[in-house]
Formats: sequence, structure tokens, C-alpha cells
Amino acid sequence: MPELPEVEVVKRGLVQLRPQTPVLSTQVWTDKIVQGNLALLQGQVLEQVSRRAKYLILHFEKNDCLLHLRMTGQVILSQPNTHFSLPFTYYQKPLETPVDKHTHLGVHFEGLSLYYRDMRKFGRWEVLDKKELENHPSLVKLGIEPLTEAYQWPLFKRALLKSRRAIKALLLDQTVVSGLGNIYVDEALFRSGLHPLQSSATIPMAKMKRLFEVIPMALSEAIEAGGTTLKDYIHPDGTRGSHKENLLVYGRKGAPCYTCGHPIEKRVVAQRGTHFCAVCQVLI
DNA sequence: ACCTCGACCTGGGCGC
DNA sequence: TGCGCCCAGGTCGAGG
Repeated sequence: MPELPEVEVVKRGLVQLRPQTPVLSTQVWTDKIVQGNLALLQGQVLEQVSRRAKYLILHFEKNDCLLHLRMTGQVILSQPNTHFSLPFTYYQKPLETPVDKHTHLGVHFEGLSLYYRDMRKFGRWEVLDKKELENHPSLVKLGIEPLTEAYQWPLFKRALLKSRRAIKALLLDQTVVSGLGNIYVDEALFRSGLHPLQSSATIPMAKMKRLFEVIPMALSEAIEAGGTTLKDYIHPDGTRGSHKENLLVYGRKGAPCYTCGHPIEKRVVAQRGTHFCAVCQVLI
């Protein structure tokens, strides 16, 4: 669900609407979501918002918050004295208040509140000292990240030649290439004509190069469309991403392949529902 | 090194 | 109407 493009769109929404005043107060309704002390943020200005792979980072003056939305996390903004309405939230039900049973914490600024909602409570907020962020174990082990300078063909090739694992499993592994999840792995494999079970090291060089190229393409096209909203994912202002309608294979089980017309198959690979065209993506 | 499974959670959708 | 079951998937840790 929230993969690199969705987190990037959330980041851009927060950058755009970022409050310029210090935090007035914080609220935590669900303790397990937060590691560290959210109240430390009180009095601090949110100076910057950044992203690393699927992690969102809120940079305050003295502390940083490291967020992961996991599957159903939503970061939303609301103005306390204005009527609140999200036309679409999880499962497309309208929400008339930012705080309901799925809202786990709030950060209040003057005239603006930031809330974290998460139906399945898998997401995490970590409140860190500035110096803890750089060497955070979750960040240091991330593999090369598409759409950054670190994403280079020699590194990508080396990583793929090192493993005989199924390419689907390898691309889902955040320590190899970071930021991809189930949706965009399926999309990238289709675009490069690779079977999800293809052993990584045995991929012909031309196809490996193609895979290297289509990954950032698939991701940046998704960002352009505001991300992929399947059910839960929304922007901080409550709008939805429209990339679902552009997906080539994910969620298209039984529908005709856009290239050859053969019905898209769905099988479990690497413990994930995996969509592919058995004609266009053959094992080599 | 790699694989599989369970855990974490909730709600939708299914069969009966 | 409702119960029980399975599914959705990001990440981690256990065990083979």
C-alpha cells in the first residue's frame, strides 16, 4: 500500500502545508504507535519533512520523528475551527471528524493539527534525538533507493548477480533495493518482461538493464498521479491518488494483458499476491 | 544464505 | 441477519 510513491506524495503534501509555528501540544491515544516521548515536540518548529524509501521523517528543531505508515497509515491535516470532512477515507467511507477510533495521535500547531490514523495499527512513530536519526538501524540497512543518486546501474547489477533468489522476493527485500512494495514490484516485472520467479542472477543482461530502467519509471509515474489508492491511502488533505487506473498488472487478475490479451494471472510468490502475464513474462 | 511461517491488526467479502 | 473464515501486505523474528 504506501510504497515509495505514496510516501513521497504525503511528504510533498506536508511540505506544502507545513505549519510555520511551534507545536502547541501533542496527544497520544494509542501508546503502542509511538516509541519515545511525543510531548518532547512541544515548543519546536517543524523545520523540514523528508523521506527515505518508505520512511517519512519530520525534522523538528531538537528532535526528529521517523514514521512508517506500513499498510493503512494516514497522515492528515485539519484546521480545528473549520468544518472537517474527508470525502474518502478507508473503504471510501466519508469521515466528518479527524479523530475517530482509528486516530492514534495528534500534533497541534496554531490553527492546524496533524493527525495520524491507522486502521490496523501497524504503523510506527519514533521520536528521536537529532543524532539518533543518521545511524538509525532501520535506515542504515536500506538498499539502493530509486530516484536518488545512489541508484546506479553497476550497483544494481552487482546486487542482482549476487543472488539466486526469485526476483520478486529480491525486489521486495528493502536491504537490496529500497522503496518497492508488492504493487510496484509487479508493475516493474511486467514492464521488463520478467517472470516473478526468475532467479535473479540468471536474468539476461538486457532484461536486467531494462528492469533497472523501468523501476524509477514506474515509481515516478505513480508519484505524478498522486500515488495508488486501493482502499486506505489518502493525501494529507484527504484526496486520493489516481494511479490505480494506470496499473498494468496489479489488481487485474483475469483481465486481458495490455500487450497480448492473455488473462493476467495471480499467484502467491514470496508470500505475496503476485500479478503477471504468463505469456509476456516467461521463465528463462 | 535463503525460505517459510507467524505475529502484528482490522474490515470487507465470501459461504452457509 | 450473522457467524466463521479467509484475504489484504510491510516488517520483524523464529526456526528449518
